[in-house]
Parts: sequence; structure tokens; C-alpha cells
Amino acid sequence: MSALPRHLPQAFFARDALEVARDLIGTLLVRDDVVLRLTEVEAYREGDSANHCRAGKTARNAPMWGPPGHAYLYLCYGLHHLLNLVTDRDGVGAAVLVRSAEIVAGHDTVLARRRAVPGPAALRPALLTGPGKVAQALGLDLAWNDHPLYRRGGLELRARRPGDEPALATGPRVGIDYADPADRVAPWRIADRDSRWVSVRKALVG
DNA sequence: AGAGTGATGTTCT
DNA sequence: GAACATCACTCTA
Repeated sequence: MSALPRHLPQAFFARDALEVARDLIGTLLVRDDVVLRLTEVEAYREGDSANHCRAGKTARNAPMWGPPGHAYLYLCYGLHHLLNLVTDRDGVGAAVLVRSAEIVAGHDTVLARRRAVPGPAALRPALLTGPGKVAQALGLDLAWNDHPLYRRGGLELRARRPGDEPALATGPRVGIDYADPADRVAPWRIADRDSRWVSVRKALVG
């Protein structure tokens, strides 16, 4: 396998979640032999009624209030671990949820973790479109909370590959019917317009 | 392809 | 006790 692009520095994450979300499409999540290219994310910002931090700091959302560039994981519906990347400055509760990705390397490991039957038929978007699937493919659980992504080791985030300048599509975030109307329709879901490895493709524009 | 539904456990009212 | 940033499976067309 060819050399990976550079790590993104902590300063990359120390901005508004929406800005970070746009820049995350096309970047690489790396763990052991698995390399995933991000194709779909959602921003959860300060003052956002869909944000886990809307009611203040709790034991669950504590990592979101911490320094940028760390992981925030939580258990959704009692079954699925969801991976977020903490954004904005220390003391602000904001993050970007990773919704979908495509496989760059480590196909066999991903298939095994996803409990898919090995073979060409398994390598289709349904394998990795959805936040629970991405975390499962990376082998992540709550033990990865607070893990820094801007340093070598464990779970890492690296820059886009040379020449990868994805066109973006946007749409409303998924599964936040409880939020205020304005936040519910805000186009804070960002995707790679030209990738098939994106969930709920229908609601996207651009 | 689209709608319906059960699984499963933590968090918050 | 209800809600929940979901998934995989089953119908019906």
C-alpha cells in the first residue's frame, strides 16, 4: 500500500463544526490495516437543538466539551456505536458525526467486522452507508472515547489524497425529529456528490 | 424500491 | 417509562 497523506493537525478541528464537516469529505480515517474515505457527515453545532449538548454537560457528552480533534462515541438505540469527531474550541460542545465512508484499504478486515460474507458481492455501498456501520467497520466502541485523531496510533485522521477535491451535496440531518423546526431543516448534512457510498441520497441537493 | 417492525440498553423526564 | 443522531430483516409491489 502506498504512503498515507499527512495527519490533519488539531487546529483543523478547532473551528465551527459546519466548516470542519465540509473539509472532512474525502479525508481518511485509519485504524490498523483499514483505511476509509469519508463520504457523508453531519455537523452538530453550538446552540443547536439537535445537539447532544443542548441541555449542558453530562457524563455521556463530556468528550464533546473537551479539546478538538478527539473522538466522541455513544451507544445509539442500545445497539450501535456512533463515531463523532469533536470540533470547535475547548469548552464548546460541538462535533461532526461520521455517517458514511468508502473503503480504500483493508477490505477483508471490514468484511469480517461487518460479518459480511466475503466476496465481490459484499463490496457495495450498503456495507458502509450509515453511522453504526462505519464505527463497526473500524472496530470502535465506548473505550475509544476521547482518543486523539491528530496523532499517530490507534485511530487517525489524515488529509485527502492528492487530487481528491470532492464536489459537495447538502441536506437535512437524519433522525432528529425532536429538534426545533429551523434546526431540523438546516442543511448541515454534507456528502460527496459523486459517491454512491452515501446514505439517504434522496434528500441531498447540490 | 419502499414501508413496516423488532432488537437492545443508556439517558433523561 | 419514553425516547433515542440505527440496522437488518420481512413483507408488499
